[in-house]
Amino acid sequence: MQDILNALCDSTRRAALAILWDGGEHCVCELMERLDVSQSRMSRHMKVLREAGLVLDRRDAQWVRYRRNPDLSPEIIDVISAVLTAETSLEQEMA
Amino acid sequence: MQDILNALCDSTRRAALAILWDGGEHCVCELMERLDVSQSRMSRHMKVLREAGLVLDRRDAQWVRYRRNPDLSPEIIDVISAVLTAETSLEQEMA
DNA sequence: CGCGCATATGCGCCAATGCGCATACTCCAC
DNA sequence: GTGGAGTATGCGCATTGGCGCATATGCGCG
Repeated sequence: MQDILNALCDSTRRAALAILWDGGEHCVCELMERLDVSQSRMSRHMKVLREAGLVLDRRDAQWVRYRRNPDLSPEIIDVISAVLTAETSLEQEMA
Repeated sequence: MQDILNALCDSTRRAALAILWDGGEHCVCELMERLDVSQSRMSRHMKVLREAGLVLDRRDAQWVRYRRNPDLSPEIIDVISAVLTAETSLEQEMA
């Protein structure tokens, strides 16, 4: 629980999680480009998400493909979804 | 959003929030006793929750009564509730 | 006013975290 | 095996956050 909340405390990690949350696979190079983050930063952020158990990774040739962990408990899924939903809807209120 | 997640990152603050979440009023001295935290620590934790907008405080003679902020947006309420629910149910799985 | 209870805050210390930079590692193509 | 693309990690630095301790502030009472 603590690990999960720590993982959610960083906006870059939340943005990465939002991208992965649709269930697709995405490599580090794609995430670092879309989120405008340096390579080492992106790698470390993904490590935090991985060690929190939120995402899984898979070697595919040169790439490492990250994806949402499909085996999360419903309670955890609720937390992540609530956070991602809150962030997107509160952003739109600003606009 | 960032402030809210930071506030949720500490287990003492989550425990305090869980106590306040029923809607009742609780003074600092009660919280520090129930959570076994020093007075200065408790006061500072409550300040974080207050500045994140999650709780309100009210002077009542010598005491300061804290209570849940009733004007939170539904999205934020979802986040808090999901976190508190997840924490309690994952605790019970351990037992 | 002076005292005591409840709470807040300034300060210094230590641990944890984020960051950039350089480098190591892995895998594929040639 | 050499090279290059993609990814991970060691290191040093600056920032942040938690903590205890002491002290200040607010409040009611006598």
